[in-house]
Amino acid sequence: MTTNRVKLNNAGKRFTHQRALIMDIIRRGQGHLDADEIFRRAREKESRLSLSTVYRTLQMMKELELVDELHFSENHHHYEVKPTKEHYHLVCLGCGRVIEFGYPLSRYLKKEVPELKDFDIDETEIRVAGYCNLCRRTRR
Amino acid sequence: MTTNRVKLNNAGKRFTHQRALIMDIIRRGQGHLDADEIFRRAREKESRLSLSTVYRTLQMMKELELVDELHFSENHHHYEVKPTKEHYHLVCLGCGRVIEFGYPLSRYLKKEVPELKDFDIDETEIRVAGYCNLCRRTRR
DNA sequence: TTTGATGCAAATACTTTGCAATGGG
DNA sequence: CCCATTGCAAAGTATTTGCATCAAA
Repeated sequence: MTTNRVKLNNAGKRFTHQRALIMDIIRRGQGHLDADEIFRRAREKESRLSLSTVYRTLQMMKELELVDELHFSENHHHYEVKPTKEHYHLVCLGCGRVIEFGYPLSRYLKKEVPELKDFDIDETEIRVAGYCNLCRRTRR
Repeated sequence: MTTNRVKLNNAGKRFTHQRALIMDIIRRGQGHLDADEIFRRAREKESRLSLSTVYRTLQMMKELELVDELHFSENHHHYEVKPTKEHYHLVCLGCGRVIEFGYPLSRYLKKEVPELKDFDIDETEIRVAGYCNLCRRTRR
């Protein structure tokens, strides 16, 4: 809320009500909304808001590191407010549910994997796909 | 080569020269080509080959598990022949280079992460983004 | 010969951009 | 007031689909 306003202002950006609305939707969305879904939800409140504003806001929030863009096996992305702790995703190929799990992995990787020794890690994305315990029974 | 022919035939698919060519390009591409690049390379040999054939072939190869589709931070995907051993990707945000590393992680995750206990893992994708040792010096 | 695969063109999905109008600081 | 931001429409990029023709088995 107010912290976002400060972050934007510090970056010479304005805290418009469109931006406030979009951020709020992403926050409530528990991190699993795509651009179009964010747009549809925003329109319920602000019927004149445009899809370009959604895309432009997402772009900006990525740059300011306020949100993360997640890359699932689709032709579009999903967004979530940047979490403070490390967390990753489990995608069920049966029902599409996304289960989030927190686990401190990047320190482990850095230590274990030789290729990572000389690498300055910015972010780690892990996506485990498979079938959840509900779907595995009814599979196929 | 011949093994692919057998796999296709078993699935009731035909081993066309377009498919052979596309598979060959993906194999040579060391796993870091997108659909359009595959198309451009294929056209050098088969000038009448169409982009839809590339997409249709990629789709089919994914289903037959002959290739993997990789999801980087872009609006399109990259493809590689399905590796037999576990391996993951390091993407340099400076030069765009993709460094591949092999590491047996899924057994470890399965054991360590409670959310994975009840989950039937199909595939694990890890993407570590950051700066390689060449780029980290000249960064910004 | 049969039917799955291809090329082409057109359709769809997702994202970005130009520009005049608007509104936050 | 100024200039970043917006809405709208149009363009750009990525992918899919319908259909007549072609070719693998």
